[in-house]
Amino acid sequence: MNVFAIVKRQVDAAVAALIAEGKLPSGLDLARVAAEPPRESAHGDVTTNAAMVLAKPVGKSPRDLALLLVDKLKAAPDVVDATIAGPGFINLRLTDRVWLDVLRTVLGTGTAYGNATIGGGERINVEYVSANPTGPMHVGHARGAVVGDALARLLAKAGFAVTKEYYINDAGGQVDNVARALRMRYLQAIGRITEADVQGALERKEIQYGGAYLIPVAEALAARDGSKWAEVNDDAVWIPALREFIVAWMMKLVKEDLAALGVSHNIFVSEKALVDAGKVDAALAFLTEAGLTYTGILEPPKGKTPDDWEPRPQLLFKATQFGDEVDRPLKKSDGSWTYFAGDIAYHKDKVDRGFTDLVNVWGADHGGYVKRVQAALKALTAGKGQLDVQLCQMVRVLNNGEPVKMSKRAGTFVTMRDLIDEVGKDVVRFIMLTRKNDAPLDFDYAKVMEKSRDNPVFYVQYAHARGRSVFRHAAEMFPAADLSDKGLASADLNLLNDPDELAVMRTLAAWPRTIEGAALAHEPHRVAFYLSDLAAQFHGLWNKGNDTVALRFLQAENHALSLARLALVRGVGVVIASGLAVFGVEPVEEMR
RNA sequence: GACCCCGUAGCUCAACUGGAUAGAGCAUCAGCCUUCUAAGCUGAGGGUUGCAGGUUCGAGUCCUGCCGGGGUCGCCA
Repeated sequence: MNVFAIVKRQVDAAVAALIAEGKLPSGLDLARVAAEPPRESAHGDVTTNAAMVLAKPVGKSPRDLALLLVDKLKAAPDVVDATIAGPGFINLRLTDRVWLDVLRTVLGTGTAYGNATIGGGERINVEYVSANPTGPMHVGHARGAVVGDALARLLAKAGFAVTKEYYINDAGGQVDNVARALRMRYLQAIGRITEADVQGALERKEIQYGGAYLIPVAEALAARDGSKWAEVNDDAVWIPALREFIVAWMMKLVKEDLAALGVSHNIFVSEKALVDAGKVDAALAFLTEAGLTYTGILEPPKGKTPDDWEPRPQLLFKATQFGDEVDRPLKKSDGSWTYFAGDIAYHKDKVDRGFTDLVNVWGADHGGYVKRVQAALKALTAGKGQLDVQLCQMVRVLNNGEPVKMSKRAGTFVTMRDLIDEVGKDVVRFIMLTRKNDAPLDFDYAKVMEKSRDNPVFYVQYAHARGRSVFRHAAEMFPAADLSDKGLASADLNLLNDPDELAVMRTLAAWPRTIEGAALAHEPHRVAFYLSDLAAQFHGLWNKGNDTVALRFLQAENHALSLARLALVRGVGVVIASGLAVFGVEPVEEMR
């Protein structure tokens, strides 16, 4: 039940009736007609822009058209009043019964309340994390993981058939580099070289990865294979072997870290598997057949020519035909594929698996890469495929305002594990969703654990816990009462006539459209703001009870009123739980 | 030099994809309070939405140009 969707249909019906009466021309486009909560609650319960949007196509002034519509809308079910305001808004007031019905619906549907059908069961692919298997995941990955996972849950709640996907970059030069670094640590593990040798190699940039996290990997390799790799000097032999070892190890760690964060993917796609299966060649052949590749020489970037720049002919993709700035290279000068070539094959693979609606969650440092992948997808799907890229900005980790730079484990950056160990997965998840992903985020260990109004995790969880507390008291006060959702739904809700109580129900009524809006915009953070609003309203009711005994939820001498208010308390709890479920956060029963 | 993101109250951020008088919290100021779970409550002040144009019934939101901050820029992924 979505009150605003129902009103929208009533508005559409009013327009249709006027058309049938010959007062309006037929064939009007109602797509831009909206039924929304007004910004000011004093303006009514629902507002529609119909008169303003349709004024021009029907050739009437907004006010004249509004007069016609108001006439019809006043007769619509549950409409108490319809008035014209401002430049042509039509404000509707609905009967209280509508809001009581909303509450009954919440109690009847539980946390499934808010589930929407706008997705229509359409398949959508959300790819996120996709961290290189070269080291432990850091805070940036944590943000991407949480944003992607919450977005996937949000889309599922909105009725999409979601596939959560992770792309393993296990084929490029970086995994070879980490294999080289592993060999150094391995030689150290079997006593051939010292720590100083490893550090020296790092300083001379002979290896790029040297973190202590490689030591246990090297020891495990030594335990399995003894000293055999010390004797093998043919790169073509030992690199693939060590690479395979480190990738398997790191992916195991990645999956463990993600599990600790409550994140799980449906499918992991290996870049190397795509390469080995010939899919890069096939994808590029596809583009070449379509006449979209050529060999050419790129201009150096203006204003910043690399020192070692020299013009070279390269195989290029005609990205400019699809909105990119320049054509993009597919082959390196040594003849091997670029990362982009592999990514084209990967996105073609997604398309071949039946996806046309794609979302990728990336770090903001990949922003310059968005257009070319979108261009490639258009080329691969004749324009049918849609790729939305959500870029996550930096996370600054702080403790009481002081930057936290060093990880306990990795030494150079704060790892995902550090975060989880410090504050717990639910706090990490919630806080990561309190900003839109393209805005930088401060993550302050002290602040996110603070028990205060300022801390949205605490504030929302506390509202839920307070609600549960009321129920524990209620069970003692009314031992014989049926406090189940079903029992509460049959309480006499007409007793809920306090304006603040009705205001809470209006907020509950806005939950389904919050889900729809957030899902369509791919913006899970909106749920966090909704939950904070709902929690604030609930705490407001609570505080009024502190001041005025008659406004407390539980009235020992008034069974019926207590049950009605318990229904409302429960309704708030259900919607908070429904929202936290989108975030993958557990609602708490009590706070101690 | 080019491209992408950001710029809203002293601070941290909203604003439901173009709607009405731009909203919260913190901080400040003025009162109140000791609890159905304590981690408080009520009210007040605070704005040329970086600047300048444009589009239209209507712009924080869309377009153009500046200013400021961040990111990226063939053979990394």
